[in-house]
Amino acid sequence: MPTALTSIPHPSTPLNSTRPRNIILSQLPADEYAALAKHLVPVELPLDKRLSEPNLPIEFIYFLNTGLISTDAVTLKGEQVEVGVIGREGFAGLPALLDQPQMSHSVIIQGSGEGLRIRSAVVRAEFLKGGMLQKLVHAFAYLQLVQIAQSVLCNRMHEVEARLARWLLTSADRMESEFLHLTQEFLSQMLGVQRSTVTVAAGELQRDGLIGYSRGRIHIIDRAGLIARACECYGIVNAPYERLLKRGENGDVSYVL
Amino acid sequence: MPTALTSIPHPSTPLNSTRPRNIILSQLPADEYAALAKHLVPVELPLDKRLSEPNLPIEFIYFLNTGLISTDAVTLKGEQVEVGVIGREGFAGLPALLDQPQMSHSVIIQGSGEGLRIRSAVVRAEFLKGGMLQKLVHAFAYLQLVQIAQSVLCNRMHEVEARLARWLLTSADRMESEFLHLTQEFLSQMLGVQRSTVTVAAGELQRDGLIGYSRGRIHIIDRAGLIARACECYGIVNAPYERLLKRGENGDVSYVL
DNA sequence: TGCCTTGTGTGCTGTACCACACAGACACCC
DNA sequence: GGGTGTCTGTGTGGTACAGCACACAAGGCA
Repeated sequence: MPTALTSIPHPSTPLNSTRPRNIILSQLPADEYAALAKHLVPVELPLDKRLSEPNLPIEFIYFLNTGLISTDAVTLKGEQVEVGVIGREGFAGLPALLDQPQMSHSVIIQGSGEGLRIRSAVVRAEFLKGGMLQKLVHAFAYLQLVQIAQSVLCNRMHEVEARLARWLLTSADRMESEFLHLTQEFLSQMLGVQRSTVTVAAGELQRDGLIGYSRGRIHIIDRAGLIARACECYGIVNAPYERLLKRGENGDVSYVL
Repeated sequence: MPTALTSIPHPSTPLNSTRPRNIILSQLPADEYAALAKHLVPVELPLDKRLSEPNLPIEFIYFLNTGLISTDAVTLKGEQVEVGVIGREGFAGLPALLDQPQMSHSVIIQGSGEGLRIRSAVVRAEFLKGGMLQKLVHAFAYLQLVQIAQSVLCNRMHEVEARLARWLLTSADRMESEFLHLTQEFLSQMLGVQRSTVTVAAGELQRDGLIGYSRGRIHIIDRAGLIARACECYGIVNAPYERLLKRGENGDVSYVL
Protein backbone atom coordinates (compact mmCIF):
# COMPACT_ATOMS: atom_id res chain seq x y z
CA MET A 1 0.00 0.00 0.00
CA PRO A 2 2.54 2.62 -1.03
CA THR A 3 1.18 6.07 -1.55
CA ALA A 4 0.36 7.63 -4.86
CA LEU A 5 3.32 9.92 -4.42
CA THR A 6 6.00 7.44 -3.55
CA SER A 7 9.18 6.31 -5.23
CA ILE A 8 8.93 8.60 -8.20
CA PRO A 9 12.27 10.22 -9.01
CA HIS A 10 12.26 13.95 -9.54
CA PRO A 11 12.14 14.68 -13.24
CA SER A 12 15.01 16.91 -14.25
CA THR A 13 12.62 19.20 -16.05
CA PRO A 14 8.92 19.67 -15.35
CA LEU A 15 6.62 17.87 -17.72
CA ASN A 16 5.08 21.19 -18.51
CA SER A 17 8.16 23.32 -18.78
CA THR A 18 6.25 26.57 -18.37
CA ARG A 19 4.92 25.57 -14.96
CA PRO A 20 6.52 24.88 -11.61
CA ARG A 21 6.41 21.40 -10.12
CA ASN A 22 4.31 22.75 -7.27
CA ILE A 23 1.01 20.97 -7.62
CA ILE A 24 -1.19 23.96 -6.85
CA LEU A 25 0.59 26.30 -9.22
CA SER A 26 0.77 23.66 -11.94
CA GLN A 27 -2.96 23.15 -11.83
CA LEU A 28 -4.13 26.74 -12.12
CA PRO A 29 -5.82 27.86 -15.33
CA ALA A 30 -3.69 30.15 -17.46
CA ASP A 31 -5.27 33.42 -16.37
CA GLU A 32 -5.00 32.68 -12.67
CA TYR A 33 -1.43 31.54 -13.03
CA ALA A 34 -0.56 34.62 -15.02
CA ALA A 35 -1.81 36.82 -12.20
CA LEU A 36 0.65 35.20 -9.82
CA ALA A 37 3.53 34.36 -12.14
CA LYS A 38 5.00 37.82 -12.42
CA HIS A 39 5.33 38.01 -8.66
CA LEU A 40 6.87 34.58 -8.13
CA VAL A 41 10.54 34.63 -7.21
CA PRO A 42 12.59 31.41 -7.33
CA VAL A 43 14.34 30.66 -4.07
CA GLU A 44 16.69 27.99 -2.84
CA LEU A 45 15.46 26.33 0.32
CA PRO A 46 18.44 24.86 2.14
CA LEU A 47 18.13 22.61 5.16
CA ASP A 48 17.21 24.44 8.36
CA LYS A 49 16.25 27.67 6.60
CA ARG A 50 13.50 29.36 8.59
CA LEU A 51 10.59 30.61 6.50
CA SER A 52 8.77 32.33 9.33
CA GLU A 53 9.19 32.88 13.01
CA PRO A 54 6.55 32.46 15.71
CA ASN A 55 4.31 35.48 16.14
CA LEU A 56 5.91 37.51 13.38
CA PRO A 57 3.85 38.68 10.41
CA ILE A 58 3.80 36.33 7.43
CA GLU A 59 5.18 38.46 4.65
CA PHE A 60 5.71 35.76 2.05
CA ILE A 61 4.10 32.57 0.94
CA TYR A 62 6.43 29.80 -0.23
CA PHE A 63 5.28 27.32 -2.85
CA LEU A 64 7.48 24.23 -2.80
CA ASN A 65 8.74 22.55 -5.95
CA THR A 66 11.02 20.11 -4.20
CA GLY A 67 11.96 19.55 -0.58
CA LEU A 68 10.00 19.48 2.62
CA ILE A 69 8.64 22.07 5.03
CA SER A 70 8.08 21.40 8.72
CA THR A 71 5.72 23.50 10.81
CA ASP A 72 6.27 23.41 14.56
CA ALA A 73 4.27 24.66 17.49
CA VAL A 74 6.42 26.33 20.12
CA THR A 75 6.12 27.80 23.58
CA LEU A 76 7.99 30.61 25.22
CA LYS A 77 9.94 28.06 27.22
CA GLY A 78 11.41 26.67 24.02
CA GLU A 79 9.28 23.55 23.95
CA GLN A 80 8.72 22.52 20.36
CA VAL A 81 6.77 19.84 18.53
CA GLU A 82 6.17 19.31 14.84
CA VAL A 83 2.54 19.70 13.89
CA GLY A 84 2.71 19.07 10.17
CA VAL A 85 4.80 18.62 7.06
CA ILE A 86 4.26 20.16 3.65
CA GLY A 87 5.60 19.09 0.28
CA ARG A 88 4.95 20.28 -3.24
CA GLU A 89 1.22 19.67 -2.76
CA GLY A 90 1.09 22.91 -0.83
CA PHE A 91 2.77 25.98 0.54
CA ALA A 92 3.85 27.68 3.73
CA GLY A 93 1.78 30.62 4.96
CA LEU A 94 -1.79 29.43 5.10
CA PRO A 95 -2.78 31.80 7.96
CA ALA A 96 -1.97 34.75 5.72
CA LEU A 97 -4.69 33.65 3.29
CA LEU A 98 -7.14 33.52 6.16
CA ASP A 99 -6.35 37.19 6.72
CA GLN A 100 -4.43 36.41 9.87
CA PRO A 101 -0.96 37.82 9.80
CA GLN A 102 0.72 35.50 12.27
CA MET A 103 0.73 32.28 14.16
CA SER A 104 2.72 30.85 17.03
CA HIS A 105 4.50 28.52 14.65
CA SER A 106 8.00 28.05 13.49
CA VAL A 107 8.25 27.08 9.82
CA ILE A 108 11.50 25.50 8.77
CA ILE A 109 12.96 23.56 5.85
CA GLN A 110 13.28 19.93 6.83
CA GLY A 111 14.33 18.66 3.42
CA SER A 112 16.39 20.90 1.17
CA GLY A 113 14.87 21.89 -2.14
CA GLU A 114 13.68 24.89 -4.03
CA GLY A 115 10.47 26.80 -4.50
CA LEU A 116 8.82 30.07 -5.32
CA ARG A 117 8.35 32.99 -3.00
CA ILE A 118 5.55 35.49 -3.38
CA ARG A 119 4.08 38.30 -1.31
CA SER A 120 1.20 36.88 0.67
CA ALA A 121 -1.01 39.87 -0.20
CA VAL A 122 -0.79 38.98 -3.89
CA VAL A 123 -1.91 35.41 -3.31
CA ARG A 124 -4.59 36.55 -0.94
CA ALA A 125 -6.12 38.87 -3.48
CA GLU A 126 -6.26 36.09 -6.05
CA PHE A 127 -7.50 33.59 -3.47
CA LEU A 128 -10.45 35.80 -2.62
CA LYS A 129 -11.57 35.90 -6.24
CA GLY A 130 -12.85 32.40 -5.76
CA GLY A 131 -11.48 30.56 -8.77
CA MET A 132 -9.46 27.39 -9.00
CA LEU A 133 -6.85 28.75 -6.61
CA GLN A 134 -9.44 28.97 -3.89
CA LYS A 135 -10.55 25.39 -4.48
CA LEU A 136 -6.98 24.16 -4.36
CA VAL A 137 -6.17 26.11 -1.23
CA HIS A 138 -9.25 24.76 0.47
CA ALA A 139 -8.26 21.21 -0.39
CA PHE A 140 -4.77 21.82 0.91
CA ALA A 141 -6.12 23.42 4.08
CA TYR A 142 -8.28 20.37 4.63
CA LEU A 143 -5.27 18.09 4.34
CA GLN A 144 -3.41 20.22 6.86
CA LEU A 145 -6.36 20.12 9.21
CA VAL A 146 -6.60 16.33 9.06
CA GLN A 147 -2.89 15.97 9.62
CA ILE A 148 -2.74 18.30 12.59
CA ALA A 149 -5.86 16.95 14.27
CA GLN A 150 -4.61 13.40 14.06
CA SER A 151 -1.31 14.51 15.55
CA VAL A 152 -3.16 15.71 18.63
CA LEU A 153 -4.36 12.19 19.27
CA CYS A 154 -1.12 10.55 18.17
CA ASN A 155 1.05 12.57 20.51
CA ARG A 156 -1.14 11.61 23.40
CA MET A 157 -1.78 7.95 22.76
CA HIS A 158 1.02 6.40 20.78
CA GLU A 159 4.51 5.52 21.74
CA VAL A 160 7.69 6.86 20.32
CA GLU A 161 8.59 4.03 17.97
CA ALA A 162 5.19 4.11 16.25
CA ARG A 163 5.27 7.90 15.99
CA LEU A 164 8.78 7.82 14.60
CA ALA A 165 7.74 5.30 11.94
CA ARG A 166 4.75 7.44 11.08
CA TRP A 167 6.78 10.63 10.61
CA LEU A 168 9.43 8.92 8.55
CA LEU A 169 6.77 7.56 6.22
CA THR A 170 4.95 10.87 6.02
CA SER A 171 8.12 12.83 5.35
CA ALA A 172 9.13 10.37 2.65
CA ASP A 173 5.70 10.63 1.05
CA ARG A 174 5.77 14.41 0.93
CA MET A 175 9.41 14.44 -0.22
CA GLU A 176 8.68 11.73 -2.80
CA SER A 177 11.93 10.12 -1.81
CA GLU A 178 12.97 7.19 0.35
CA PHE A 179 16.06 9.09 1.42
CA LEU A 180 15.76 11.70 4.13
CA HIS A 181 18.22 13.96 5.85
CA LEU A 182 17.25 14.01 9.49
CA THR A 183 19.53 13.73 12.49
CA GLN A 184 18.30 12.08 15.64
CA GLU A 185 18.53 15.46 17.28
CA PHE A 186 16.12 16.86 14.69
CA LEU A 187 13.80 13.86 15.01
CA SER A 188 13.70 14.30 18.78
CA GLN A 189 12.42 17.84 18.29
CA MET A 190 9.84 16.70 15.76
CA LEU A 191 8.58 14.03 18.09
CA GLY A 192 8.95 16.07 21.27
CA VAL A 193 11.10 13.48 23.04
CA GLN A 194 14.66 13.09 24.28
CA ARG A 195 17.32 12.57 21.69
CA SER A 196 18.40 9.37 23.39
CA THR A 197 14.86 8.06 23.16
CA VAL A 198 15.08 8.48 19.40
CA THR A 199 18.35 6.56 19.41
CA VAL A 200 16.65 3.60 21.00
CA ALA A 201 13.57 3.66 18.78
CA ALA A 202 15.53 4.21 15.56
CA GLY A 203 17.92 1.48 16.64
CA GLU A 204 15.05 -0.98 16.86
CA LEU A 205 13.81 -0.09 13.41
CA GLN A 206 17.30 -0.40 11.98
CA ARG A 207 17.96 -3.71 13.74
CA ASP A 208 14.83 -5.11 12.14
CA GLY A 209 15.94 -4.00 8.71
CA LEU A 210 13.19 -1.43 8.18
CA ILE A 211 15.41 1.62 7.89
CA GLY A 212 19.06 2.38 7.54
CA TYR A 213 20.65 5.48 8.89
CA SER A 214 24.00 7.01 9.46
CA ARG A 215 24.90 10.47 10.64
CA GLY A 216 21.70 12.12 9.56
CA ARG A 217 21.05 10.17 6.39
CA ILE A 218 18.01 7.97 6.70
CA HIS A 219 16.97 5.41 4.13
CA ILE A 220 13.62 3.64 4.20
CA ILE A 221 14.43 0.05 3.28
CA ASP A 222 11.24 -1.84 4.06
CA ARG A 223 8.28 0.46 3.60
CA ALA A 224 5.65 -2.19 4.25
CA GLY A 225 7.40 -3.26 7.42
CA LEU A 226 7.63 0.33 8.57
CA ILE A 227 3.93 0.86 7.97
CA ALA A 228 3.26 -2.17 10.14
CA ARG A 229 5.24 -0.60 12.97
CA ALA A 230 3.64 2.84 12.58
CA CYS A 231 0.44 3.68 14.39
CA GLU A 232 -2.78 3.75 12.43
CA CYS A 233 -2.53 7.54 12.32
CA TYR A 234 -0.36 7.10 9.26
CA GLY A 235 -3.14 5.39 7.35
CA ILE A 236 -5.81 7.75 8.66
CA VAL A 237 -3.94 10.81 7.46
CA ASN A 238 -2.67 9.21 4.29
CA ALA A 239 -6.11 8.21 3.06
CA PRO A 240 -7.30 11.76 2.25
CA TYR A 241 -3.95 12.53 0.59
CA GLU A 242 -4.41 9.52 -1.69
CA ARG A 243 -7.99 10.48 -2.34
CA LEU A 244 -7.20 14.10 -3.25
CA LEU A 245 -3.87 13.73 -5.02
CA LYS A 246 -3.87 11.52 -8.07
CA ARG A 247 -1.20 10.71 -10.58
CA GLY A 248 -2.51 11.32 -14.07
CA GLU A 249 -1.71 9.55 -17.32
CA ASN A 250 1.10 11.95 -18.06
CA GLY A 251 2.68 10.89 -14.80
CA ASP A 252 2.27 14.13 -12.93
CA VAL A 253 0.26 14.61 -9.78
CA SER A 254 -2.78 16.83 -9.46
CA TYR A 255 -5.58 17.55 -7.06
CA VAL A 256 -8.89 15.82 -7.75
CA LEU A 257 -11.55 18.31 -6.76
CA MET B 1 -7.05 38.61 32.87
CA PRO B 2 -10.47 37.17 32.19
CA THR B 3 -11.41 36.81 28.59
CA ALA B 4 -13.61 39.12 26.63
CA LEU B 5 -16.30 36.47 26.63
CA THR B 6 -16.39 35.57 30.28
CA SER B 7 -18.93 35.88 33.01
CA ILE B 8 -21.68 37.33 30.90
CA PRO B 9 -25.01 35.70 31.68
CA HIS B 10 -27.04 34.52 28.76
CA PRO B 11 -29.62 37.15 27.88
CA SER B 12 -33.06 35.65 27.81
CA THR B 13 -33.70 37.21 24.44
CA PRO B 14 -31.10 38.20 21.85
CA LEU B 15 -30.29 41.87 21.74
CA ASN B 16 -31.32 41.85 18.13
CA SER B 17 -34.40 39.73 18.30
CA THR B 18 -34.39 38.99 14.59
CA ARG B 19 -30.98 37.36 14.73
CA PRO B 20 -29.60 34.28 16.45
CA ARG B 21 -27.02 34.62 19.19
CA ASN B 22 -24.53 32.79 17.02
CA ILE B 23 -21.83 35.34 16.34
CA ILE B 24 -21.31 34.49 12.69
CA LEU B 25 -25.00 34.55 11.81
CA SER B 26 -25.59 37.69 13.82
CA GLN B 27 -22.91 39.54 11.94
CA LEU B 28 -23.98 38.80 8.38
CA PRO B 29 -25.38 41.61 6.26
CA ALA B 30 -29.12 41.35 5.66
CA ASP B 31 -28.95 39.83 2.20
CA GLU B 32 -26.48 37.11 3.16
CA TYR B 33 -28.45 36.25 6.25
CA ALA B 34 -31.65 36.10 4.26
CA ALA B 35 -30.11 33.54 1.92
CA LEU B 36 -29.46 31.24 4.85
CA ALA B 37 -32.36 32.09 7.13
CA LYS B 38 -35.07 30.20 5.32
CA HIS B 39 -33.00 27.00 5.59
CA LEU B 40 -32.11 27.33 9.26
CA VAL B 41 -33.90 24.89 11.55
CA PRO B 42 -33.82 25.42 15.32
CA VAL B 43 -32.57 22.37 17.19
CA GLU B 44 -32.10 21.44 20.81
CA LEU B 45 -28.60 20.24 21.55
CA PRO B 46 -28.71 18.06 24.66
CA LEU B 47 -25.62 16.79 26.40
CA ASP B 48 -23.87 13.93 24.59
CA LYS B 49 -25.82 14.40 21.36
CA ARG B 50 -23.61 13.39 18.46
CA LEU B 51 -23.61 15.84 15.56
CA SER B 52 -21.49 13.74 13.25
CA GLU B 53 -19.72 10.42 13.29
CA PRO B 54 -16.18 9.72 12.15
CA ASN B 55 -15.85 9.12 8.40
CA LEU B 56 -19.50 9.70 7.66
CA PRO B 57 -20.56 12.48 5.28
CA ILE B 58 -21.29 15.82 6.92
CA GLU B 59 -24.88 16.47 5.94
CA PHE B 60 -25.59 19.40 8.22
CA ILE B 61 -23.80 22.35 9.67
CA TYR B 62 -24.75 23.36 13.20
CA PHE B 63 -24.51 26.98 14.30
CA LEU B 64 -24.48 27.23 18.08
CA ASN B 65 -26.46 29.83 19.98
CA THR B 66 -25.73 28.43 23.42
CA GLY B 67 -23.83 25.41 24.66
CA LEU B 68 -20.57 23.84 23.68
CA ILE B 69 -19.39 21.48 20.95
CA SER B 70 -16.45 19.14 21.36
CA THR B 71 -14.58 17.69 18.37
CA ASP B 72 -12.59 14.55 19.02
CA ALA B 73 -10.07 12.64 16.98
CA VAL B 74 -10.58 8.90 17.16
CA THR B 75 -8.92 5.70 16.04
CA LEU B 76 -10.40 2.37 15.07
CA LYS B 77 -9.24 0.98 18.40
CA GLY B 78 -11.52 3.41 20.21
CA GLU B 79 -8.78 5.75 21.34
CA GLN B 80 -10.17 9.26 21.58
CA VAL B 81 -8.83 12.72 22.37
CA GLU B 82 -10.47 16.10 22.19
CA VAL B 83 -8.91 18.34 19.57
CA GLY B 84 -11.04 21.44 19.95
CA VAL B 85 -14.09 23.10 21.39
CA ILE B 86 -16.56 25.37 19.66
CA GLY B 87 -19.02 27.84 21.12
CA ARG B 88 -21.30 30.40 19.58
CA GLU B 89 -18.36 31.99 17.78
CA GLY B 90 -18.56 29.17 15.28
CA PHE B 91 -20.21 26.04 13.97
CA ALA B 92 -19.68 22.33 13.50
CA GLY B 93 -18.94 21.07 10.01
CA LEU B 94 -16.01 23.12 8.73
CA PRO B 95 -14.71 20.35 6.43
CA ALA B 96 -17.97 20.48 4.49
CA LEU B 97 -17.21 24.09 3.53
CA LEU B 98 -13.81 23.02 2.28
CA ASP B 99 -15.66 20.68 -0.07
CA GLN B 100 -14.57 17.65 1.90
CA PRO B 101 -17.48 15.51 2.97
CA GLN B 102 -15.97 13.79 5.96
CA MET B 103 -13.34 13.66 8.62
CA SER B 104 -12.17 11.11 11.13
CA HIS B 105 -13.72 13.15 13.91
CA SER B 106 -16.46 12.64 16.38
CA VAL B 107 -18.45 15.80 17.06
CA ILE B 108 -20.46 15.80 20.26
CA ILE B 109 -22.32 18.23 22.49
CA GLN B 110 -20.26 18.85 25.61
CA GLY B 111 -22.46 21.57 27.04
CA SER B 112 -26.19 21.43 26.42
CA GLY B 113 -27.73 24.30 24.52
CA GLU B 114 -29.50 25.06 21.31
CA GLY B 115 -28.61 26.10 17.82
CA LEU B 116 -29.55 26.12 14.16
CA ARG B 117 -29.15 23.28 11.74
CA ILE B 118 -28.73 23.82 8.02
CA ARG B 119 -27.79 21.68 5.04
CA SER B 120 -24.08 22.08 4.48
CA ALA B 121 -24.57 22.52 0.72
CA VAL B 122 -26.58 25.69 1.35
CA VAL B 123 -23.88 27.23 3.48
CA ARG B 124 -21.22 26.12 1.09
CA ALA B 125 -22.90 27.84 -1.84
CA GLU B 126 -23.11 31.08 0.10
CA PHE B 127 -19.58 30.70 1.45
CA LEU B 128 -18.16 30.45 -2.07
CA LYS B 129 -19.76 33.75 -3.05
CA GLY B 130 -17.05 35.45 -1.07
CA GLY B 131 -18.94 37.93 1.05
CA MET B 132 -18.92 38.51 4.77
CA LEU B 133 -19.74 34.88 5.45
CA GLN B 134 -16.49 33.85 3.85
CA LYS B 135 -14.52 36.34 5.92
CA LEU B 136 -16.16 35.12 9.10
CA VAL B 137 -15.63 31.48 8.26
CA HIS B 138 -11.98 32.14 7.51
CA ALA B 139 -11.53 33.84 10.86
CA PHE B 140 -13.23 30.97 12.61
CA ALA B 141 -11.13 28.43 10.71
CA TYR B 142 -8.03 30.27 11.81
CA LEU B 143 -9.09 30.08 15.44
CA GLN B 144 -9.68 26.37 15.07
CA LEU B 145 -6.30 25.91 13.46
CA VAL B 146 -4.52 27.72 16.27
CA GLN B 147 -6.40 25.75 18.89
CA ILE B 148 -5.71 22.37 17.33
CA ALA B 149 -2.07 23.04 16.56
CA GLN B 150 -1.38 24.13 20.11
CA SER B 151 -3.07 20.98 21.37
CA VAL B 152 -0.53 18.91 19.48
CA LEU B 153 2.21 20.45 21.54
CA CYS B 154 0.23 20.53 24.76
CA ASN B 155 -0.64 16.85 24.68
CA ARG B 156 3.00 15.99 24.25
CA MET B 157 4.67 18.33 26.69
CA HIS B 158 2.37 19.26 29.51
CA GLU B 159 1.13 17.29 32.43
CA VAL B 160 -2.39 16.36 33.25
CA GLU B 161 -3.16 19.00 35.86
CA ALA B 162 -2.08 21.85 33.60
CA ARG B 163 -4.03 20.43 30.66
CA LEU B 164 -7.08 19.94 32.81
CA ALA B 165 -6.93 23.54 33.96
CA ARG B 166 -6.51 24.69 30.38
CA TRP B 167 -9.53 22.77 29.12
CA LEU B 168 -11.74 23.90 31.96
CA LEU B 169 -10.86 27.51 31.24
CA THR B 170 -11.32 27.11 27.51
CA SER B 171 -14.64 25.35 27.90
CA ALA B 172 -15.86 28.04 30.27
CA ASP B 173 -14.77 30.76 27.85
CA ARG B 174 -16.61 29.22 24.92
CA MET B 175 -19.64 28.46 27.09
CA GLU B 176 -19.55 31.95 28.58
CA SER B 177 -20.31 30.35 31.92
CA GLU B 178 -18.31 29.42 35.00
CA PHE B 179 -20.50 26.36 35.47
CA LEU B 180 -19.81 23.27 33.42
CA HIS B 181 -21.36 19.85 33.28
CA LEU B 182 -18.48 17.44 32.87
CA THR B 183 -17.98 14.17 34.67
CA GLN B 184 -14.49 12.93 35.42
CA GLU B 185 -15.14 10.13 32.98
CA PHE B 186 -15.85 12.68 30.24
CA LEU B 187 -12.79 14.74 31.19
CA SER B 188 -10.61 11.65 31.04
CA GLN B 189 -11.67 11.12 27.43
CA MET B 190 -11.07 14.77 26.57
CA LEU B 191 -7.60 14.64 28.02
CA GLY B 192 -6.82 11.13 26.89
CA VAL B 193 -5.91 9.87 30.35
CA GLN B 194 -7.24 7.42 32.93
CA ARG B 195 -10.32 8.45 34.82
CA SER B 196 -8.54 7.97 38.13
CA THR B 197 -5.82 10.33 36.96
CA VAL B 198 -8.48 13.00 36.54
CA THR B 199 -9.73 12.31 40.05
CA VAL B 200 -6.30 13.11 41.45
CA ALA B 201 -5.72 16.22 39.32
CA ALA B 202 -9.20 17.62 39.88
CA GLY B 203 -8.86 16.83 43.57
CA GLU B 204 -5.76 19.01 43.77
CA LEU B 205 -7.49 21.91 42.04
CA GLN B 206 -10.49 21.55 44.34
CA ARG B 207 -8.34 21.26 47.47
CA ASP B 208 -6.66 24.54 46.53
CA GLY B 209 -10.01 26.24 46.13
CA LEU B 210 -9.73 26.84 42.39
CA ILE B 211 -12.71 24.76 41.36
CA GLY B 212 -15.60 23.01 42.98
CA TYR B 213 -17.21 19.91 41.62
CA SER B 214 -19.70 17.28 42.51
CA ARG B 215 -21.08 14.48 40.40
CA GLY B 216 -20.45 16.11 37.08
CA ARG B 217 -21.11 19.71 38.02
CA ILE B 218 -17.98 21.81 37.89
CA HIS B 219 -17.72 25.38 39.09
CA ILE B 220 -14.76 27.60 38.40
CA ILE B 221 -14.21 29.49 41.65
CA ASP B 222 -10.83 31.15 41.22
CA ARG B 223 -10.26 31.87 37.57
CA ALA B 224 -6.96 33.69 38.06
CA GLY B 225 -5.65 30.86 40.19
CA LEU B 226 -6.68 28.34 37.58
CA ILE B 227 -4.92 30.28 34.86
CA ALA B 228 -1.78 30.17 36.95
CA ARG B 229 -2.01 26.37 37.12
CA ALA B 230 -2.78 25.97 33.40
CA CYS B 231 0.02 25.67 30.89
CA GLU B 232 0.85 28.63 28.70
CA CYS B 233 -1.11 27.01 25.90
CA TYR B 234 -4.20 28.60 27.39
CA GLY B 235 -2.83 32.08 26.89
CA ILE B 236 -1.37 31.30 23.48
CA VAL B 237 -4.70 30.09 22.15
CA ASN B 238 -6.75 32.66 24.00
CA ALA B 239 -4.86 35.61 22.58
CA PRO B 240 -6.22 35.30 19.01
CA TYR B 241 -9.72 34.76 20.38
CA GLU B 242 -9.47 38.00 22.30
CA ARG B 243 -8.03 39.76 19.31
CA LEU B 244 -10.73 38.58 16.92
CA LEU B 245 -13.79 38.59 19.16
CA LYS B 246 -14.69 41.91 20.70
CA ARG B 247 -17.59 42.97 22.85
CA GLY B 248 -19.19 46.04 21.38
CA GLU B 249 -20.90 48.96 23.07
CA ASN B 250 -24.26 47.24 22.87
CA GLY B 251 -22.74 44.41 24.87
CA ASP B 252 -22.81 41.79 22.18
CA VAL B 253 -19.80 40.06 20.73
CA SER B 254 -18.66 40.24 17.15
CA TYR B 255 -15.70 39.36 14.99
CA VAL B 256 -13.25 42.15 14.25
CA LEU B 257 -12.07 41.56 10.69
C1' DT C 1 -37.86 1.10 51.15
C1' DG C 2 -34.27 -1.16 48.63
C1' DC C 3 -31.92 -1.64 44.24
C1' DC C 4 -28.92 -0.07 40.50
C1' DT C 5 -26.64 3.08 37.82
C1' DT C 6 -23.46 6.68 37.81
C1' DG C 7 -19.85 9.23 39.80
C1' DT C 8 -15.80 9.48 42.86
C1' DG C 9 -11.71 8.10 46.00
C1' DT C 10 -7.68 5.24 46.72
C1' DG C 11 -4.10 1.87 46.49
C1' DC C 12 -1.13 -1.23 43.99
C1' DT C 13 2.32 -2.62 40.40
C1' DG C 14 4.32 -1.79 35.92
C1' DT C 15 6.57 0.97 32.40
C1' DA C 16 7.63 4.57 28.98
C1' DC C 17 9.91 8.16 29.11
C1' DC C 18 12.81 12.12 31.21
C1' DA C 19 17.09 14.19 32.79
C1' DC C 20 21.68 13.93 32.78
C1' DA C 21 26.17 12.07 31.94
C1' DC C 22 29.64 10.28 29.26
C1' DA C 23 31.92 7.65 25.77
C1' DG C 24 32.62 6.03 21.11
C1' DA C 25 32.37 6.83 16.01
C1' DC C 26 32.60 9.37 12.00
C1' DA C 27 33.55 13.71 9.11
C1' DC C 28 35.76 17.77 8.02
C1' DC C 29 39.66 21.00 8.48
C1' DC C 30 44.27 22.46 9.43
C1' DG D 1 48.64 13.25 10.82
C1' DG D 2 45.94 15.45 14.93
C1' DG D 3 42.17 18.44 16.48
C1' DT D 4 37.38 19.52 16.73
C1' DG D 5 32.71 19.33 16.07
C1' DT D 6 28.75 16.46 15.02
C1' DC D 7 26.25 12.40 15.44
C1' DT D 8 25.11 8.22 17.88
C1' DG D 9 25.09 4.57 21.71
C1' DT D 10 24.51 3.41 26.50
C1' DG D 11 23.70 3.57 31.53
C1' DT D 12 21.56 5.34 35.99
C1' DG D 13 18.10 6.88 38.63
C1' DG D 14 13.67 9.26 38.89
C1' DT D 15 8.73 10.30 37.72
C1' DA D 16 4.21 10.68 35.65
C1' DC D 17 1.42 8.32 34.21
C1' DA D 18 -1.14 3.50 32.74
C1' DG D 19 -3.76 -0.26 34.02
C1' DC D 20 -6.40 -2.59 37.18
C1' DA D 21 -9.06 -3.53 41.29
C1' DC D 22 -12.15 -2.34 44.67
C1' DA D 23 -14.78 0.34 47.93
C1' DC D 24 -18.01 3.76 48.63
C1' DA D 25 -21.40 7.49 47.98
C1' DA D 26 -25.30 10.01 45.68
C1' DG D 27 -29.25 10.10 43.17
C1' DG D 28 -33.04 7.85 40.01
C1' DC D 29 -36.42 4.42 39.82
C1' DA D 30 -38.95 0.41 41.20
